[in-house]
Amino acid sequence: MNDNQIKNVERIRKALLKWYHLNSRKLPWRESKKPYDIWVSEMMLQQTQVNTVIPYFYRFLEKFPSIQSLAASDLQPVLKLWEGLGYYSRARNFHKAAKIVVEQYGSVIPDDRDRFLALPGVGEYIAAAVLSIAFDRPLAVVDGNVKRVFARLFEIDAPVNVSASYKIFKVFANDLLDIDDPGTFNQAVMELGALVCKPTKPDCGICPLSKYCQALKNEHVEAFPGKKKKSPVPHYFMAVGVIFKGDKVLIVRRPEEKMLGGLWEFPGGRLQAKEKAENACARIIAEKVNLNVAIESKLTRIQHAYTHFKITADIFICTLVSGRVRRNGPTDHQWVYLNALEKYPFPGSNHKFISKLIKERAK
DNA sequence: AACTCGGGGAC
DNA sequence: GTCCCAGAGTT
Repeated sequence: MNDNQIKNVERIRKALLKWYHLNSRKLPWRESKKPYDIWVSEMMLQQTQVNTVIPYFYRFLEKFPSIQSLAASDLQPVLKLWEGLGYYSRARNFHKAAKIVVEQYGSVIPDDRDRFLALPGVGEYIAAAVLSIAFDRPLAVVDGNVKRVFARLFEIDAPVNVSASYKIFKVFANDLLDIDDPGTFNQAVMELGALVCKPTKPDCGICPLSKYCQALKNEHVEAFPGKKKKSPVPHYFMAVGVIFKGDKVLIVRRPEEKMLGGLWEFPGGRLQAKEKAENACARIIAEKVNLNVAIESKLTRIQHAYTHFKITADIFICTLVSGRVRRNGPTDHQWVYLNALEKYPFPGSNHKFISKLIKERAK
């Protein structure tokens, strides 16, 4: 920062905090100062918008109101509460961290940076957020909002989606941080980014920092922050089988350490080159669960987008011809009635056809 | 430093 | 359709 910017620091702080006190949203986790509650909210909020998190936050705290209750649970109920929220490693890591806090720290969440940061699922952002909000520690958060606000305010041209840029934004965040009330300051910057200094069509007309904003002064606010372009994602075709044995269907559990780890799904996989989906379905089921099945009909086709690829999947109704389940890949399996499916956590892609499956079968 | 990991809201 | 979201862990 140059001298002029340093001179403005105190005025920027004051204007931001005043705006925050008048305009901040009333959010459920702002009603609490319990470290556990704050931690739950921050785990859910990473890469996830506020309005998406709110109902999950209420349900999670109702079922697991304390770190002891979370640590005492099996993983499956935790994943069930996380179902649909995505990035399931957050739930797995939080569950692991809760066990560590209970077993190693007497159920008291550590309030120093090094020990808290060492817990699974806790990175620099979560550590700064929880410790500043719950324990008033002077640690500045650097998230997507913070990078966008400061990139515009000071015309920082480091691309926000490149890891090396992090430490550049961190310097600005720490210089601006209000050490008398770091938790409120951190939330104020993020709130400004969410409500005013938005990615597109920022409301500079009502921004409390407009007169300090370098990018606005130079009339190119939306040119900031800079971003590195990402390559397009591949598109895969898949086949999935709903295998009936009487009135029960086969579901399998995914390995915990991988994508969608610990969740349940109907067995499926990718088509080989020029392979027909029906043939792929039978082949994949033979490979993964060692069953010989007959394809009865096509239930539906679904599209789904993940972060790094997209899929088109054909879902087939199958009947068991012969064989007993021998798993090659899945870590567990169950034959279940359709009305029991709701007890298991499934990925979003499976929910795109489960409702249709239940509806068709009820006819 | 780049890649992996979800799902949905806003446009 | 695209972009982005109160990011962390792995390689």
